[in-house]
Amino acid sequence: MARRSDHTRDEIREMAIQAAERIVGLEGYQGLSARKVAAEIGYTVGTLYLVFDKLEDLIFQVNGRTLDVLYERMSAAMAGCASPYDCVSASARAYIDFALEQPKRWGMIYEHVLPEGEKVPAAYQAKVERLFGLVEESVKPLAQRHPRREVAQAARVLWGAVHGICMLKLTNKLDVAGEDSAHELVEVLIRRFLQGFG
Amino acid sequence: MARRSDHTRDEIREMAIQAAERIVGLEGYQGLSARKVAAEIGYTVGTLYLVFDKLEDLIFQVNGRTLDVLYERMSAAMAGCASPYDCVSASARAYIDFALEQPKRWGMIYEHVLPEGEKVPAAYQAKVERLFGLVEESVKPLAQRHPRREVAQAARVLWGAVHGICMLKLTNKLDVAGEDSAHELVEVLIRRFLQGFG
DNA sequence: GAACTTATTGAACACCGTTTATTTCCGACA
DNA sequence: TGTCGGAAATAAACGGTGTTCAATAAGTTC
Repeated sequence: MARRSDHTRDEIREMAIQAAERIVGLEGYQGLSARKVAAEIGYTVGTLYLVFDKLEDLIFQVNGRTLDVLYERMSAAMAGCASPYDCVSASARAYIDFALEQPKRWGMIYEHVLPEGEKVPAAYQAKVERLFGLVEESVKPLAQRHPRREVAQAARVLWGAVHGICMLKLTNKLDVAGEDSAHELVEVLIRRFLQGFG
Repeated sequence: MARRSDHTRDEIREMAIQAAERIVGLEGYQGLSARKVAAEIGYTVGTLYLVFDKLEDLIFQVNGRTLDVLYERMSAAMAGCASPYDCVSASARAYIDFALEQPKRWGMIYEHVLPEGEKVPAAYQAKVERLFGLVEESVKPLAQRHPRREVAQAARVLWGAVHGICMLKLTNKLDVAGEDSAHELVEVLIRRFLQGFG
């Protein structure tokens, strides 16, 4: 039943990525499997391995797209922001909004851990860095009053901290006693952290 | 080959938990499997299911013990600390030290995500809260000068932020441009966040 | 020593990622 | 137009996973 030119390799790739995104959106990372993706696009597992070296490659494609969306959302939210505080705050809000909107897709970014010896693909790493670059740009104006190194540190701290609060909140690990939204907590973090800095 | 009373149920449980800890310590969460644990303690999978309802239960046992160790390490590190800053700083250091020392065991705490409908066991949740309580206690002195709500928020923000920085650092997602240790970054976070607070 | 009870096993089930021999189709050439 | 080579797609296999369960073997009781 080999259908030689129903779809090109690239088309199959694209179909597979979209199917994977759909599955992850509904069932989460745990629900993703090669056979499920293959069935959804009307091919068999073998075909999937003709187009991806490993399932890991497909996962990186899906996560890469999530990073792309995050980048677009965050940079859009930062358009026209005036101060480092405003910029960081706006981008953090956009980040959290996406995480709340599509928790499964967002969650897959950190749920997926690559096995022992493997390396993160360069293209994926670039997307991560591009995203982090937004935060770095935001705090750059502070460089006038502070050593470059401290400003770079601040960006890393903010990035990590926002991520951590968001993650604990999304996985319900911060509901110990009281109800603060991820937005509130991150807002407090950014305000307190940046006050007295610039 | 049924050996009726070689070990009691509790003994088998204990052996299984320790075997699982050993496996996770060496191969990480990914390397853990029911059959591997069973083989390591000289029983078959079936026996494991006589003692644990699901593999999930064993995982929670292992993670629970990790939380216990973290609690001991952190509270020991806080012994005799004077200011909120000192206490939070000391406990964060202990937290990071453990994560660096046993990255596989620490990593399993967040790598394991419980499937869709399931609930976190109460005993496990209690351990999480006990750990978070250390941070809460540390910042409590600030309550003299700030509303209770703000102090509670501060504890959550610090806890999430430390976790996030630690996680990104341990999974090499913060090595974008520059070399700051998790210790340094967390130190910056706590200092900046608490300065002007108390 | 036989009967009962139960801890333990081994095999089964349905899934997983991955590989491979085989089939089936398409395009090109005679 | 017919055939043949090459490649696309498949089906089946391999070794693994979590989980269940009938069968077995050992200890206890009579």
